[in-house]
Amino acid sequence: MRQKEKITIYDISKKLNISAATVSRALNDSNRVSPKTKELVLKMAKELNYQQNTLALALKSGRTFNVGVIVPYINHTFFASVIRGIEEELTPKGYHVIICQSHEDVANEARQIKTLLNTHIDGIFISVSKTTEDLSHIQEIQDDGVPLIFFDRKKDIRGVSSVTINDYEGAFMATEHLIKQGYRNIVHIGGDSKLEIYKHRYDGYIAALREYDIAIDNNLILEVSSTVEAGIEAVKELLDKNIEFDAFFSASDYVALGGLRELRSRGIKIPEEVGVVGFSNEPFTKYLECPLTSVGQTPMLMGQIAAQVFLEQINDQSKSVKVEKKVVLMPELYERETSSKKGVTVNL
Amino acid sequence: MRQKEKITIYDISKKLNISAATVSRALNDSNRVSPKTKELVLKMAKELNYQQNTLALALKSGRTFNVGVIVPYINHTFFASVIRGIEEELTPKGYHVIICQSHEDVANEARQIKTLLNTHIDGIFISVSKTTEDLSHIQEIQDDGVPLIFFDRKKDIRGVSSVTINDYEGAFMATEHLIKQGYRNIVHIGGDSKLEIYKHRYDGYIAALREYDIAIDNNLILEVSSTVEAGIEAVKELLDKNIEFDAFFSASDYVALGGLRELRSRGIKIPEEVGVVGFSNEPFTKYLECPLTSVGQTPMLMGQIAAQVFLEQINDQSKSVKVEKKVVLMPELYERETSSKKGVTVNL
DNA sequence: TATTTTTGCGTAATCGATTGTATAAAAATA
DNA sequence: TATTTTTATACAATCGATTACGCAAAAATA
Repeated sequence: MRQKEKITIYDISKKLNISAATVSRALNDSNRVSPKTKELVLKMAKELNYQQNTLALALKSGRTFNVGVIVPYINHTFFASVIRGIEEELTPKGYHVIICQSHEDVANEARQIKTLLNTHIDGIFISVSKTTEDLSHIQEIQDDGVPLIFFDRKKDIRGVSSVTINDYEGAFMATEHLIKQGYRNIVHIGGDSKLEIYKHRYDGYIAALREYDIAIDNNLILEVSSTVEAGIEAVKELLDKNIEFDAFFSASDYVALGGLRELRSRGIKIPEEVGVVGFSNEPFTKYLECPLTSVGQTPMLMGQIAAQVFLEQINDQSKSVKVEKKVVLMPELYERETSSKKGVTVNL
Repeated sequence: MRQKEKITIYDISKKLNISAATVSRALNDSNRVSPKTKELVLKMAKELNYQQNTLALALKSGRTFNVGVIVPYINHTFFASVIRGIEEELTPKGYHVIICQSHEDVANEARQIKTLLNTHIDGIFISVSKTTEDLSHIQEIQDDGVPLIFFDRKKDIRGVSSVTINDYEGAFMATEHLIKQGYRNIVHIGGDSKLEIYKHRYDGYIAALREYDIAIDNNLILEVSSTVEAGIEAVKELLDKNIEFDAFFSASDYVALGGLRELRSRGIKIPEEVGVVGFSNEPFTKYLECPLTSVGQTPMLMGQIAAQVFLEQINDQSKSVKVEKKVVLMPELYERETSSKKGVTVNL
């Protein structure tokens, strides 16, 4: 029950003894209204504190100036930063960002999409959940003709744009860095290879080993979910099985954190005995007692570019041209203490 | 440009040769429609895959089934969890949650509120920013007659409900715990006392010292912003000024983390030489090499209760009864290693 | 001055769903 | 059978803004 009843264009039109159509035209700065009338309307609008009713506008125009962003978790700094990037780009253009979480569950993801479509958003940005295999809910976005943009975690769908980082290069850099530091038995703790990103990180790791003629040992390759607990378990398993290794490259900072914890609890020295590199450059990496080397993904930039691609798409859409844009960003390696073998100089 | 043009009640009415009004009534299960017609309509609606246009409904009814949540940062686990709590309670009732960030900036906060009100949400949940002193933007929510609920960080406004935790008790528990562990020169690193929560935490700290007859030393009381960097600076200052202390209770986990870092970099042993307790129980606290004792705030529960209060308010509103509900939750102390003075048994 | 063009504004339809009122048909009652 | 009541449905207004179309007055042109 709104108390201050809202002012409409009819209120303005009555006050000025003109039609609502003219008021609407005046407010939209149409050239079919005399400057004098325009001025009167604008003045009255200000006086009555007129606010355009976005619902009525949306109903008429079909545009809500709302966009939806779906991420697995909002409290992962990576995703939070991408969202910030999108916001920064879109807010000045009058858009509002509706943030949704899938909690890595495809059913949630589908539900969120349904609600978003039902709310008539103007576009959807999505980083798919790990459990997303069936794509019918994503197909629905397409069917509805709603602009869709993947970021970071994408699926290959014809005609859909995406902004990702070069995970292959990131992993290659990380692994190469460990090699150059003198580590040789390098473990890779990857994520669910059903997700492209983890597949690419795995590929980058393999490529780096090949490049430096290091044999690939399947005992050193693990696939776990991206949690601290999984990291603890993974390293526990390696140690319990007496598998020899002197470094690990994890596809997740959280897993790396778990791994570090387990190593430390067994008294294993980092980076002297085991070197560690993570992925994502979460803020906590630099605040650890022994700061974690990690691959950074420029998430803000990813968000900004995703937003730009969306805006282009909106325009092209009205021209009924279909563009599919695939932007791939370069990651950066942040070298910290977990990988700097002290006193060791390596020439390759 | 939606491709699959949307089915409306008019499409259904045409197909069945009945009026749109009847279709609407049938879909809303009105008893003014014969069971036979109802069945026909429902069948046809399913067949055509009819989806109610929420915009039209919202325009007519004035209800959007959207609520807004404004937090300083979405990537603080505390706020992310509150949001999750709100979602869990409201999603089953058909509501959609629009998440906004103020980034601790009152200007952003005001802008977000403006957009939310303009989007005709059904209610606003807010945890105010640190820089919020002037309340005119919040007053606007009131003026518009939109249900408003504060959580965690509230302002005292007549007629506005809130869900908070007992920060006083939390701080008291934390300080008492340090005292019982045998620490005596306990520093308090608080946050901006313009925010109630930090004021209350300060009060709790003072009360605990009084309770145990420990003199209050203003040199041991600092006020800083809630960042890791500020924590580093604060402890640096204490040490550089040669101020003697054997523990600190921080009103923020991030500040505590910074403090820990600085202590460690100077070779000061934790918890033997200095004990530390933080506030918020952020997940990283338990993954530190030396896990951080912290006060937990049951954020999920806070969100759920806030949502319940909102739902009650919606109902009461239609009965035009004004209720102001102030819910205060009890915090819990999570004792970890940064405060367990080993080998010391204290009897008080 | 007569005709054409331009300008400014009003009328009414539209977006999709809801709902008060009217009305015809069916059922119940006298 | 005549009258009243009930039931099922249609009509039309409404929410607030936009816009195609039309018309009159003013301006430009012949």
